[in-house]
Amino acid sequence: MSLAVSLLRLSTILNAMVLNVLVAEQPITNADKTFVRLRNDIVEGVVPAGSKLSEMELSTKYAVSRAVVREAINRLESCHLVERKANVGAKVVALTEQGLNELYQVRESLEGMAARLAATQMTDLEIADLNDLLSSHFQTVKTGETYYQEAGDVDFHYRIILGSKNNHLITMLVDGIYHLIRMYRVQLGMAGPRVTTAFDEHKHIVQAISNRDPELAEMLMRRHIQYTKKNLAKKLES
Amino acid sequence: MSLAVSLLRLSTILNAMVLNVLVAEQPITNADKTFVRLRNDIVEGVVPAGSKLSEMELSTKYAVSRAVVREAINRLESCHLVERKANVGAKVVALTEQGLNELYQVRESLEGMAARLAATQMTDLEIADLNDLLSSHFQTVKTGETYYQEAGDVDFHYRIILGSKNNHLITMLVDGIYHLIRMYRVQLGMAGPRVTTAFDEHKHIVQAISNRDPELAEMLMRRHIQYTKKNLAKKLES
DNA sequence: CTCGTTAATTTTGTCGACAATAAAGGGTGA
DNA sequence: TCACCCTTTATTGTCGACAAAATTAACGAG
Repeated sequence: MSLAVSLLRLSTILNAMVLNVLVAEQPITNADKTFVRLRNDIVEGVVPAGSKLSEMELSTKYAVSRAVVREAINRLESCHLVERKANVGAKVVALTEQGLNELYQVRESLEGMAARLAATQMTDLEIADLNDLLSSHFQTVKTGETYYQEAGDVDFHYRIILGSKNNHLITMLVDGIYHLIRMYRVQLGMAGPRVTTAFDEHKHIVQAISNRDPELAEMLMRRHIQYTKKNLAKKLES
Repeated sequence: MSLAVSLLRLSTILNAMVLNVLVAEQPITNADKTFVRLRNDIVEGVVPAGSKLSEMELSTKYAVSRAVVREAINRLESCHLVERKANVGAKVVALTEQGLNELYQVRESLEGMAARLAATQMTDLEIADLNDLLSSHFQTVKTGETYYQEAGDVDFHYRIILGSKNNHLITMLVDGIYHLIRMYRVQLGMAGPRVTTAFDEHKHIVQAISNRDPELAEMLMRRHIQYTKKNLAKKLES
């Protein structure tokens, strides 16, 4: 038991380290902080979808100059979280059915590729660690704590994306579209019966990766994402 | 004959319009112009791969303020053409074998998807126009003018990408990685025997799209890109 | 002569002010 | 009342100057 616990702790620590290496290179500027804060506010819906972003307003709100707000907004545009028009301003993207469809078409393709690559590129150690993460999720699901499932799911997908070892792919997904995916999930209210079935899907994906079976891993990941999308599409209708 | 010529002209005009709609929404700021100029200089190798970008230097060179240069550099970072480190500066990316592999893995997946979607989403008119473009390329190839082949190839791929009708996909490819692809092509010196075989591959892809055969279109596009990559990889070794 | 430390210089990050553009409001004529 | 034009207002684009950080150079100790 103590071994299992220590493994889980190690897993958590490693995960935090991996995220830090990706997200936070040593020097953090004000623009970085503003970017992250504003991004969170948008994903969480504190700044409503479709609303206009006033540079002056934000600069007073976050107590920084307009220049850093502008840089933050520019980066948000790269994430597809806001849309800018010259001499007009920036608006938070709207959550539409078409947008969801297009986003998930791309996500399915990219994460399918990530799973395929991960099946050949991940080290045995990383795969073992992924199994540990799955076990820790099983504990959580069993005890009925669905609250952290969303974060856990993000963690799971992160591992596989990083496991692809393709820096372009990693950047596109992590810096590119993942926050938009989270935005749909958070604002459409993810919870409910899918968490347990999703766990089974995760398990099968990990098995395919453990067996070094790229084609199966890709197919299972694509289906997993298709299911997720259908689930989201339902919520978007209402 | 006059009909064929007029069709070709129409094709060229339409193509220019499509590009303008994508690239240039009416108001163009100085930041836009600087971004485009600097991007071209990087792609063409005027600013060498791997070199450092000095904000002050560029601001004097392009006769704009540092703020404008900074915005341009930020956008170039989104295109994966430069890499920035806080408090240090921006460097033009280096052209490496690993980078080429990773880039083309992503490109194969995304453009494969584009071809698949285009087979179902393009209108009959757009497909007819694509065939016209192919004919015009045939004329060019037959007369031995390989100079414009690179631009023609870019045109061809653009059409299919736009034909996917998936805005996320379009943005990722056109604004995202396509200039980096061009950078590899230009700086490794694309020309030579592959232009004619590439033409045949283009022809087969268009046939698959005309037959509304998504799976075949994707497979042919993926292979076409694989061939291109092998060709580039050879040049990179020398 | 080499290494480590400190001072000088260069470069990036941040700020507030001004200019240019677009949106909002008021007025006139039909 | 509606449409159009002009004026006013607010917002974004651009600039130069200052602050902070990193790089380079100078210096001295071993």
